[in-house]
Amino acid sequence: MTVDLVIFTVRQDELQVLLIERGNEPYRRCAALPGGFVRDGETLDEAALRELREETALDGRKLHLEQLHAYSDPERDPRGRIITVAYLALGPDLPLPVAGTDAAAARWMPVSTALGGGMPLAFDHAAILRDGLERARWQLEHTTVAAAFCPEPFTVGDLRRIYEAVWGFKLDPSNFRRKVTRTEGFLEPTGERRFPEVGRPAALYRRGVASLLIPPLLRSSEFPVGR
Amino acid sequence: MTVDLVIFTVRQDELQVLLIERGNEPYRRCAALPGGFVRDGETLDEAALRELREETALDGRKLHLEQLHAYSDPERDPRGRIITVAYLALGPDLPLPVAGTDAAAARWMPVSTALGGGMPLAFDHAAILRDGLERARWQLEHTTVAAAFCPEPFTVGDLRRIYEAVWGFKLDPSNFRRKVTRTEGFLEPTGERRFPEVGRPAALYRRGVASLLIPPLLRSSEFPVGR
DNA sequence: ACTGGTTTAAGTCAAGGTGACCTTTAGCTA
DNA sequence: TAGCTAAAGGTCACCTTGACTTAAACCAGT
Repeated sequence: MTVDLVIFTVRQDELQVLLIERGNEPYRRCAALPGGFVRDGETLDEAALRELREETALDGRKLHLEQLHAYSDPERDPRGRIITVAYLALGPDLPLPVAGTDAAAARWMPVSTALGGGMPLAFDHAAILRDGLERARWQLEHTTVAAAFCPEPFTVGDLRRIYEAVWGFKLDPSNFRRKVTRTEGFLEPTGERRFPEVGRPAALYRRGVASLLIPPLLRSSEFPVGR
Repeated sequence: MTVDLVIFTVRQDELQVLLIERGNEPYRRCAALPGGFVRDGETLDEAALRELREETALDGRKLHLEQLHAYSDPERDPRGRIITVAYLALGPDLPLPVAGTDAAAARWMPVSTALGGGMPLAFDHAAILRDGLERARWQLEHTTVAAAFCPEPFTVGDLRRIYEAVWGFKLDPSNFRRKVTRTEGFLEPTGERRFPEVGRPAALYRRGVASLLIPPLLRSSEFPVGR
C-alpha cells in the first residue's frame, strides 16, 4: 500500500509537476511521482503529508491536498500487487531543497514535457498524472483552488495567469476580473498595491473564504480545441 | 484491503440505499454497506463488481459505478488496520434476490432513515454514506448520470422525479423540461409515448451520449435550505 | 357529450450574466 | 511630453434563467 503525489505548481507561466529521480529498483534513475509506503497506524492523508515532507521538503500546510484516486492494476508494479492512492497537491512556486538532502532528486518539470513521451514515467505514473491534470482543470473551473497556486498577496492578473497556464489558453482580462471580483468570498482585498516594472499598479488580494464557484468560471460548452 | 459499495436507487420517489445485515463479527446483525475483501490479482473495480454480484445479485453492467474515496483511519475497523475503497453505484429500482441466497440480507432503505441515527451503521459506513450522498448530488448537477436511475425508456417527468428525490426539493416542471431537452445528447427520443393512469401521455426517451451538463442544471447560488 | 381533473408540453417576459470589445487610469521610460 | 504597458472600468447585443401562464392530451364521472 503506497501513496503517490501529483504536486502541481505554476512557474514561468507554465503548469509544472514535481518529479523525483528514483534511486532504487525498479525503474531506477527513472522519473516518478514522489510517494512511498504507508506505515502502520498512519492514515493515507498522514502518509501523503509525510512523503511530501520527506521527499520534497515542501510544507504541506501551505498546499491544497486532496485524494485523487486509487490505482490497483495487479501489473502496475513489477514487485507485485501494490495498490496506491494518489493525491493531488496544488501550491505556489515554492523553493525546492538544495542538494544533499533526501529530496535532492526532486525537480519541477512542465506537465507538457512530462506527458510528452520523451521520458517515460515509472509505473503507471503517466496515467496518474493525466488524471491529476484533469482533476486540477475541473477544480479550477468549479472551485476557488486556483488561489492556492498564488503566493499571498496576489493580484487579479496573477490569478488569471494561473488559469491560463493550467487551461492552456488566454482569458479576457476584463471579463475575468469582473467574474472573480464579483464572486463573493473569492478575493479579499488587502488595500495594498503592487508596483510592477511596467504598467499600472495592481490591487493586492488574499484568498477569501469561498470554496465553490457558482456558477462555474466558464459557461461555454467546451474548452477551445487543442488545449 | 476491502471495497464497500454505496448503492443508490430511487423507489417510491425517495432516494434509497442498499444495506445488508452483517452475519459475522464485528458488528454482527448490524446494518452495513455491502462490501468485502479484495482478492489477489483483482483490481478494485473488479472486486466492487464481484461484491455487487455476490452480495446483492445486481447486474453491475446496468449500473453506473465509480470510485468514491479511500478510508484509512486505523481505528475504523476493530479487527485492525483495514483500508477500504468506497464505490458509488447508481441504478434503477432493480429487484433484489429472494431469500435463500447469499444476498438475502440485502434491503433497500431510505437514505434519510439510514442517516437518521435510529439504527447506527457498522464501522464508518455512515460517513461513507454521507460522502456518497454528497457525490451523488454533485453528479446530478454536473453530469447526466441521473438517467442511470431510470429504467429505459423513461419520460422527462421520471427524470425530474429522480432529481427531486436526490435533492429533496421540487423543481419547476416546465423549466426542467426546457433545460434537459435543450441539452444536446442528454435525451434521445424514441418516438414512443407512455399512457399513464391519468394525465397527458408523455414522450419516451433513452439515455443520450452526453455525460457532462454544461452549464450545470441549477445556476442558483445555493440549494434551498434544509434539504 | 360535456365537465373537471391531471399531467405533459409550450409560450411569455423581466432580470441578470456572458463574451466581445472599447475607454480610461496609473505608473514607468525614452 | 509622448509613448508604452497593464490594470481597471464601461458598453452592448445576446442568451439563459426563474417565475409564471397557456394550451394540449388523456381519463373519469355524470
